[in-house]
Amino acid sequence: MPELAEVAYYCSRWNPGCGERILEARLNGRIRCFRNTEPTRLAALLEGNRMIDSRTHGKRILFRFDKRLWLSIHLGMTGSLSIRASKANLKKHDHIVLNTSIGWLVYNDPRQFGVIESFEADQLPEFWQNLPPEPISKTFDLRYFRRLARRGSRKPLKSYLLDQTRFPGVGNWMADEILWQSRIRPQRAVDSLDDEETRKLFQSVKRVSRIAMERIAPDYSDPPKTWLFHRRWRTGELCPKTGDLLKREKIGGKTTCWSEYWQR
DNA sequence: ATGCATGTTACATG
DNA sequence: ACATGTAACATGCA
Repeated sequence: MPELAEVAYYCSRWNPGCGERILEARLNGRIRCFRNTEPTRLAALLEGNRMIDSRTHGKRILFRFDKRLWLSIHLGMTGSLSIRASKANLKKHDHIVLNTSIGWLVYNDPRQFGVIESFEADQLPEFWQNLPPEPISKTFDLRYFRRLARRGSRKPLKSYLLDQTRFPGVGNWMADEILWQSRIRPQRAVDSLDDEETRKLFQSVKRVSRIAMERIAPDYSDPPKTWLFHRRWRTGELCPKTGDLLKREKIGGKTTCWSEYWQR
């Protein structure tokens, strides 16, 4: 599920744990999520450590602990963060469970496509030191956007928008929303856009990211009712603008939804 | 039962 | 080497 704003939402769900000491850490080390980190060692490092800070960038989350420890989480397809009141509430796929005085911080992930990594250092882990601008940031302006587009790519815009080095945080539904709002078909290539289309695409990237953050990040509210978002999940739904049947097809391996007459 | 899922990447192909 | 496409990962749901 998690794209830009959902990731920010889940990150914030652990906020009450900020400043808390980890009394006990239970990590399910047999799952795929621990691809690059040794879970036994991480559990030992977490215990007695205090969470002091959290941040997100695109789809990544980073928690800082006070004794040379960083915990990095990518939620994959089905990862989520929450706090459970007691261990009686623990569920089957709760793979990380951190006991604190305010409750159990939980990472849950049924499909285990998420990635958990830890870093033992005083300074920021390398990935976080030189980040590309997020679409919501001020430095992500039209000039920057044009520069991204100039590195010509002939792959469909749908796939282009999912490139996390260019559009950190943009996922499948956001890409469809951005293209629908800019009235451009997902099959088009960056190369084929004229100046006006480039500007419209830029504006939609900014707008969809900003409004998603405003609506979803604080409490997981739905995006505006007028958005494609509410119509793109199953076949048979109609375009909110034209009333025509929406198209659904795989592009670049991802299910894509668009409105044939609305988008050119 | 079958097909599909909001993410990423290793591998295949041209 | 480069650019793009596909299969695979593990589980749950319609």
